[in-house]
Amino acid sequence: MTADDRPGPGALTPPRGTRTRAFEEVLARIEERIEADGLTVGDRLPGERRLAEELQVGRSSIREALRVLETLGVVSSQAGRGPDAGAVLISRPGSALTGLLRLHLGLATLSMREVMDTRLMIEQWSAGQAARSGTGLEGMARALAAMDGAAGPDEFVEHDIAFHMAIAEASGNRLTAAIMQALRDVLHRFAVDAVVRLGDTTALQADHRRVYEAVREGDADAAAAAIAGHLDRVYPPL
Amino acid sequence: MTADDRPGPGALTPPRGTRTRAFEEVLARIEERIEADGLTVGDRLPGERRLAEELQVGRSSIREALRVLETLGVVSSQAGRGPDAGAVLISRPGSALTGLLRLHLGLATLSMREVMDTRLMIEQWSAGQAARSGTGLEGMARALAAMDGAAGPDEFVEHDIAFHMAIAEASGNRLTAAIMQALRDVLHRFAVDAVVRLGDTTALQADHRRVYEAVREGDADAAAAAIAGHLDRVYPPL
DNA sequence: AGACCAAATATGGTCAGACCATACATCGCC
DNA sequence: GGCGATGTATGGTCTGACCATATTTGGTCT
Repeated sequence: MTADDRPGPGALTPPRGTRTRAFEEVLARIEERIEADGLTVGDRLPGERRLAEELQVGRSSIREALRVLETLGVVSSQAGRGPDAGAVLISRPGSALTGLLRLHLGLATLSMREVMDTRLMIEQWSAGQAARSGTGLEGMARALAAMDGAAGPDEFVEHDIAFHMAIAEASGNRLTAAIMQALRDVLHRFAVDAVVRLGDTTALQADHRRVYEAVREGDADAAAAAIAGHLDRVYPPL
Repeated sequence: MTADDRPGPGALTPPRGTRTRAFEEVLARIEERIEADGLTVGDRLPGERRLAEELQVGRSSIREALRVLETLGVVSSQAGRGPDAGAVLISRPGSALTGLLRLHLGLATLSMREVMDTRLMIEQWSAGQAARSGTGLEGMARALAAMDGAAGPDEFVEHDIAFHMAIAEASGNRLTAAIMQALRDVLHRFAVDAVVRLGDTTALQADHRRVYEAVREGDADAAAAAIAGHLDRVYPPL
């Protein structure tokens, strides 16, 4: 019993039973720094070599920590030199969520049904919020027009996403909007297939217009019902 | 801006500039392998040195990819030897979401209000699902009893979390349950402070029992209303 | 003076190799 | 057969080197 020199538990989210790794310590320190210095989107972190020296760890540990932050959509790294180079703080929670969903779907620890149900929940709620606040109508109308002029399924779906994202953003909640974006990203292929299968988009557009009108008239219940009907039409097997 | 929908190798975080880094290629290959071999939770990935040789990249690139997968809650690395060693596939989406929320709150790109509203949305929806299916009552009852016997605010909140998670899990949707868990993790300190501030937990327990009764009677609307009232009592400033 | 091109430089990206810490596997002694 | 010493495979970490890229700098030509 000579090896009793375990460093105490310090990290914010200590892994179960594992010793605190260097990159986790780095993560905690960077998080402290963000909090303490009040850093926000657009600010830069010191370079990797500089951080390694300051925190007394190898550069590889710094890089692993930055990779985590990049995965979580909080930093973006750019090589080169100048004001735009280095690790810049960003805010892109959506891409992180997209990866999360895709991987868990791949592992079969999440089903398409669950994804679709979540989408229905968020979209109904968002539409209700939009109906009450009366926001987002402009973006929805623009997307509606673009869908009318779409050349093919891919283009139609592109603007369809814009329509539904306009609803999500009209809720004024960046978290639900980010989750919605991830859900749509994951469902993208599904959406294209659905449009191709239906062949005709007039029914879809009628659904969209029903949603739009309900939001415009401030009728949250009607908006929720219209969305439920729409999703049921597009994804009947689920 | 959002039309950068280039599938490519299926990278998780699209590089801001151009080139795909080695670890992103590794990520894509591991993802392919999971899909192709039908790997699921519990299965192991090859060792880091082995993967490096197979994919013709340095070990550090392998490690960065594994760090990403670990961040997303799909692998867990363990040193040593034997069946439990190496990178094992897991499914822990909640912890990934917790980190995501905490960092974005730190960056002020997300507000407590948005977090609370999202929680209200999910919890109302989950309670509705639970009321319709009649599941989760046992876990809720157990948590209720435990809260009655709680010694202090910390212990009370611990079982309070169990109560609300029982609702979230009763929905049968692992995605909303995972999001709910992350939201609760982030709100933990808030919850303890609220209990301390209120001083008395009888009102909270009355709320909980109202929710429980509504779910037991299959009244989704009453359950949603009870939850709204409860959250409004606990977090009035939001 | 201005425009333009070449070298210097700072930054992330990558690799190879070495070493440590850990925990199971194996073998040999009792 | 039991049990401890040794072997070994695995992740964790550091160092140092080199590559790729983009800005900065400075010199040259017009």
